[in-house]
Amino acid sequence: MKTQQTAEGVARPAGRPRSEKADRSIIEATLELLGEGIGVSELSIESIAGRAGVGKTTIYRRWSNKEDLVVDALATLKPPIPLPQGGTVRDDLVTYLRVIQEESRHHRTRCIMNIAMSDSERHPRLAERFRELAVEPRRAVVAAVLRRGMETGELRADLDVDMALALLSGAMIWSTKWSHSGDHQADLPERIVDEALKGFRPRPSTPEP
Amino acid sequence: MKTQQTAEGVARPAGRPRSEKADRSIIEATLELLGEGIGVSELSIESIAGRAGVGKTTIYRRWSNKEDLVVDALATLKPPIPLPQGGTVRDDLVTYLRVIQEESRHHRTRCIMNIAMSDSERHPRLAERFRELAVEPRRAVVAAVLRRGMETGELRADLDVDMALALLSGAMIWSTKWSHSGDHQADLPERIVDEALKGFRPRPSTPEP
Amino acid sequence: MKTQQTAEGVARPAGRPRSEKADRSIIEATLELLGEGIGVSELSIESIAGRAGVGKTTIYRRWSNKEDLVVDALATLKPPIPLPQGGTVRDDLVTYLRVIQEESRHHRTRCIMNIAMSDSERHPRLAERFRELAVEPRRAVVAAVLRRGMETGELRADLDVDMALALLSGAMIWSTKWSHSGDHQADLPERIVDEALKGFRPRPSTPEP
Amino acid sequence: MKTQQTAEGVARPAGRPRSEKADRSIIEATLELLGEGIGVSELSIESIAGRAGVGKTTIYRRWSNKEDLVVDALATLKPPIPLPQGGTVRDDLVTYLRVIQEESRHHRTRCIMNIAMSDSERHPRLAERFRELAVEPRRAVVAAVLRRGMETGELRADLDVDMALALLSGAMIWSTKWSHSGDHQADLPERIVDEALKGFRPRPSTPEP
DNA sequence: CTATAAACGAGACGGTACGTCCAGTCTTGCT
DNA sequence: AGCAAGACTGGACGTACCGTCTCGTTTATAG
Repeated sequence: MKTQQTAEGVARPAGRPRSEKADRSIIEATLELLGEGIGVSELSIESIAGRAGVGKTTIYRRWSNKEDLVVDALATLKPPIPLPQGGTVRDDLVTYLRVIQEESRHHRTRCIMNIAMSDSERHPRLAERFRELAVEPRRAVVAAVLRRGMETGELRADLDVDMALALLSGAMIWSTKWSHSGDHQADLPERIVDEALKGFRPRPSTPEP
Repeated sequence: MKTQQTAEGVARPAGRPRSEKADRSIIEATLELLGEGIGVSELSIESIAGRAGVGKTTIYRRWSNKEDLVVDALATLKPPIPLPQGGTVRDDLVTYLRVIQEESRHHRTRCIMNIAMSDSERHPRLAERFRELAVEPRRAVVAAVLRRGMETGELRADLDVDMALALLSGAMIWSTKWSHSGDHQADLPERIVDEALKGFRPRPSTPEP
Repeated sequence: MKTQQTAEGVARPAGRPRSEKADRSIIEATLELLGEGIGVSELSIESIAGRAGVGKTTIYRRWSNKEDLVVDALATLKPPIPLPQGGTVRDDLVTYLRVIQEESRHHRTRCIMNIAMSDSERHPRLAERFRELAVEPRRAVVAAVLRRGMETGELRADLDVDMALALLSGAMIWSTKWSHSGDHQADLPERIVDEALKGFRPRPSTPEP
Repeated sequence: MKTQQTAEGVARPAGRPRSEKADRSIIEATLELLGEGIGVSELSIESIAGRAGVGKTTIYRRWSNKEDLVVDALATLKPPIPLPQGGTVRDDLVTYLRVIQEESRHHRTRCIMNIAMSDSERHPRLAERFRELAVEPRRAVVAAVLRRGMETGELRADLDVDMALALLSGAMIWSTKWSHSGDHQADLPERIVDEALKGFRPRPSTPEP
């Protein structure tokens, strides 16, 4: 007989149950090291075990490889700043971009960005997990904002929501990564949103509303 | 006496000159391995030396670390498709994005993208080098296209060139990386350019020119 | 109250009594593994527990260390061939040595010899136990044979019994271990006994009785 | 081309030659640890490497297993006291046994005895090496003494030399290991030799020569 | 008929050592 | 002086057991 029956009627495996404390300290150590700038490839199980005050076995018992561990560690990071919304579409978009910008400036969140941006071909599970955790929720929020704008007439009725999102987010990331000056540009979100809203083409001589 | 005098009168160091063959085979081996999906972190000097048929010392003599070697290896890869230009601004932009898209679909070029996208905090020299090699030349070319459009009136006269470039390139990369469907979307460049050209806001009832 | 009263009037501790079945299967598993050529140092508690179908705790509850367990396991092995006696002293001594020789040729008994011969400084309890179990009983038997010979005049009246025993047993073990040819020498016991009986010195020209 | 030619015309393998210093410090560390009472089974490569200030690889490069290393370590220990000889046969034999006795009382030499006595089935190479190093040389020396005695008439002309050696050496080791009192018996060598010389049988009433 | 109490199997715990692999350095004799 | 070869120290890998520690279950007597 390999399982036991608890009072609640929930079967559970024989033997000493796995320690939640160990779980937590392993995840925490992983995030700490990641946050200190250690990359996924440089991250060593041994250092995690040491930092967590845990035997290597305890890690290997739970995760068969480093990626799975990192994935689970990321999963514990909730989207830290859910988008506040309610203003004009422009304001909401600017706020959204500012959140991205801030995330890439603060410690732990930047490390996550780095992981996410890291070679997704070698760490496919990781990339997939990151999409679920970080990309999709935001996409949903911004898509809602954009659709609201389309209904109110603030935005074109035939706007391609996915494309708009790609333009905004992509421009933000690209600028942060590749703009001439590596230094912080406080008004970047506004500039991106305004440029995207206007489009590239000249408007016929019609005053903006 | 540490230098010798060649017939051409050019001073050069004493002793056996460095073998150009070794140089080439090291670079070639590096690119091969990178092209096989090995990442910068996983790339081992030992494997390069083995592949190149060269002693490890010979590599360390030339480059003090792996990054510098990868940088130089990348430098030998010329921008493979210089942007053909001359059509309408829209066509040129679509062509530009298509080049990016193609690069991320073919072997060797995709590996470079991956390197470029890789954690630029841990490999700062690499990122910098990539900017010089791949980003800046393209930025220059597209900037020229955009400025031409501004002169001809095809684009707004007050267009923010850097921002436009960020919007286009960023959207392309973002879509490739994070769009729902991982599969190829042939019309992505057109859709991005058109959406960016139009802007998000509705136009007053004015027929497009 | 911590003890219980059995019908036989023997006090015994409260709670579930220790399982004799577990006792037996642990000892049996230990002897099996030892008999398979596993040495004391290589013998792992985990493998014993596995073989015995028992938790490690059940072993550690009974024996605080591996040595104590091996000692108890050895204790269950009775001296397998008590010396048959009754012939001439020479015959009895030859028979005794033949028993030693046979023991070092058969499976389970050889493994015990090996254990006994193993580094007795690191396993002192084990060596002590082995003396009690295996050495002393035999010494007693052979001492009786020798004393009988001294009484009947077959042996010198001033023979040093301990020394004689050391000479005979020591020579047997030494020969088995270090003789030129590792192969079996069927007449070894006879040769040892005869040589020991005669002594090294030449006899004056007196015919043997 | 895998070898190089030295001035002396001796071919030698390409690459950096193995460090003799490392060789020596590994052997020395091994003997130190063994001398501290660590047994062959308990001896860990890691501790040897640490003590020797050497990487584990450097050990594994030279010896594929622990036994081979211990064998080579033992090989560096010369027979510490070559038998002095020249007195009567009895005196020489007593001296020989005293050397054995002393060796089992002093530090480094006792550890060698222990190794030699250790389970020779699990460490067969080790036992074989010990025979070559320690057993055979002594056998030769004592055999010479015995043969001298046979020529001078001090010993029986038909003495079985191997058997005599087994009786003497075996009795010494047996007594040291299994005699009642573990304590030192200073006159053990004399007692053994005298008992062996006399033989067990009573002599006819003939005065000793 | 319960309560108490210890032993039971299972297996997770923090560790140590294993033998392998590679990093980056050093040391040969040859070119 | 550069070169290929290969040994050097060092450190992480993933595995096997160590001896200890929970778990829920089982098996006894004591009340």
